[in-house]
Amino acid sequence: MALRHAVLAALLDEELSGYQVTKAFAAGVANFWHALPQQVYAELAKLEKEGLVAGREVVQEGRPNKRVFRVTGEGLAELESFASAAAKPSFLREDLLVQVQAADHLDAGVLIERLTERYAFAEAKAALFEEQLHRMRGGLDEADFLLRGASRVGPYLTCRRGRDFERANRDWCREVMEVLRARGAEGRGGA
Amino acid sequence: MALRHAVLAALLDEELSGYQVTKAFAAGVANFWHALPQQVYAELAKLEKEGLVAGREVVQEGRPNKRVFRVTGEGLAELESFASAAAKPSFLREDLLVQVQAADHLDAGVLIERLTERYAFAEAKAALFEEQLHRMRGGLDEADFLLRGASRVGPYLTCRRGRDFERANRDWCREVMEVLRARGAEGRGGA
DNA sequence: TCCTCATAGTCAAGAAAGTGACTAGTCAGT
DNA sequence: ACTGACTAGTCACTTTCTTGACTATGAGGA
Repeated sequence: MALRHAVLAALLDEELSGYQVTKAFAAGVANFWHALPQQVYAELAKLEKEGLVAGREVVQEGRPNKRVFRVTGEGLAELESFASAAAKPSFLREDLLVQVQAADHLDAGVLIERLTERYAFAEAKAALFEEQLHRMRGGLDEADFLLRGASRVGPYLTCRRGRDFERANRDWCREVMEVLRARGAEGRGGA
Repeated sequence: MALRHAVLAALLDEELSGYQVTKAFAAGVANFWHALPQQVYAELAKLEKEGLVAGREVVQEGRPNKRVFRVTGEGLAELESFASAAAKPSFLREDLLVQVQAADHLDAGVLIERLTERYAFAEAKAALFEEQLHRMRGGLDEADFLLRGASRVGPYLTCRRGRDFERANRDWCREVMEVLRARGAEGRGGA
């Protein structure tokens, strides 16, 4: 029951179509959630049936019509009740962690490949988030924006968490690679 | 197909029973994965049927007997092939992020409660990981342990990631709270 | 004696999430 | 005319995760 709230939260600031929500959640841009189109459409259908969002047909020229959704009063109430219940903390759950856990029994070269890929991915994603943050805060410096900025700070803060998360991933990958390389050199007759 | 590899990785360094694996994965201690007993037992049964782990009955006195498992050669091969395939990067997926995303539309007081809880949880968990790290590296300082330590560095490195993740969560919670409080004061007639 | 806790493990059912394939229209190139 | 990419949305299926209950045994405390 978390995707539904993520969808509601995404619709708070603007009316979006299912397709647009999907885009916002798509790999690379999602700062606070991730889901595939099928899940988003299914959830929107359920939310509409329950009256938490209201859909509206938008006729377009040159491309297919779409249905955009906005959050209703009931939807906002649902979000508030979600926020008043304790949030369950999530765990790190990443393939790469499992692979590094087994590092002492696996080939270091293969692992370093994985770490290199993840490093590049993290770097790229962090840069993307950084850009987004820059756009959001406009001309203002961060402290000013957060204290007195006119626009919504929620999305900014979650985006920051996303950026810092990927930076941490990147730094961890670098360090693990250093350790694996150093131990490899040591084992083959280094210092 | 990641739980199976997590279980294999957990069994690499010692023979464990399903119950012990569950404990290792239990909330609070799991540094690289999390799963409930039912999942662990089911996965172990499947792994044994496929010959990736081998079970052995251990008769105990004063408590129920147990079956402990060790990874077979085939199991290790499975892990190696898992490590040679690209790992899919995971996303942050946490209730609290959704709640903060909606922060501008919700009551700040309620959110601050959630953030306070998460802050305390993160702090406690980071401390736990820190203890574990200390135990693992024994007397050595970190650089020495990582380069020349006799014991396995995989678990140490994943534990470090867990600790840093929770520290980052803690710091983020603190900052979000500061922003919410500052904006609240501003709104009610501050500076 | 009864109660609770820790060890050790299992069954059944359901919600949530993920995968693959597919329709249908428009536009830009080649 | 054909190809590929983008917008917009849907169907069917499977895997994974979570919830709740349940069976045993033994140890320690009120």
